[in-house]
Amino acid sequence: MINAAPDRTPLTRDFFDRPVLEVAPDLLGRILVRDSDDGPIELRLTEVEAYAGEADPGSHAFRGQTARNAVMFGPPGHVYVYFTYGMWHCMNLVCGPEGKAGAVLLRAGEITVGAELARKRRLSARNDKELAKGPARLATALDVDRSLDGADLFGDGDSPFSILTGTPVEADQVSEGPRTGVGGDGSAHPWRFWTANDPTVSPYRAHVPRRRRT
DNA sequence: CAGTCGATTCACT
DNA sequence: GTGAATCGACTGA
Repeated sequence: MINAAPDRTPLTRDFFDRPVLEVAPDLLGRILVRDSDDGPIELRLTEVEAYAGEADPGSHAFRGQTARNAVMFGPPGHVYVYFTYGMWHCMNLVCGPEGKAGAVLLRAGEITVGAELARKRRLSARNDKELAKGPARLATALDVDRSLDGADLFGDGDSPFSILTGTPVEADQVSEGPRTGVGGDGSAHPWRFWTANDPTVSPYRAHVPRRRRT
């Protein structure tokens, strides 16, 4: 079948109640819906990264639970938002059984609904493919900040987010490699997943330790 | 309690 | 390709 309409059936919480490495590639092609007073935005996911809890040196959960990362330790299907570099937010979906602290960073996607609204929030984007090309750009396009930390994808009206089945990417179209910007032991595993040849996927960058300011 | 640095992006050379 | 921006969380003393 060619150009079949995406399946708009909502996923269920069970989808996220699996090991994060199983969920992450399965998210490619799914549709994240972000509702707001300004209107809806829909994003077809094209790039994600898995963060595997307290055993993963690249994860915020590596050193245990804190006020910031508490949502990661909660039930699956919730949104974990963190603030970084003094100016950006990034958005994750919590996976795995409660207590396991797994999460998938949403790194990039294609805006399929609400591009006009996203353009107003992403004035530096040179074209629509850049609207959500990168995790902080994605969060900016969707107007996501720490006030949405902990939001439930299955909150039925209480929540600005939901997620639809979409058109999942075929297994042979799922590419994988090391995570972007993650250094040290955290770069050992190919835990970044993206849709092959998709123009909205962000470029890979190796981790660069910041030099000291004088 | 001061020092360090980040799951990044943008402007500029 | 390089460096600045910018601030909160975390670390270790």
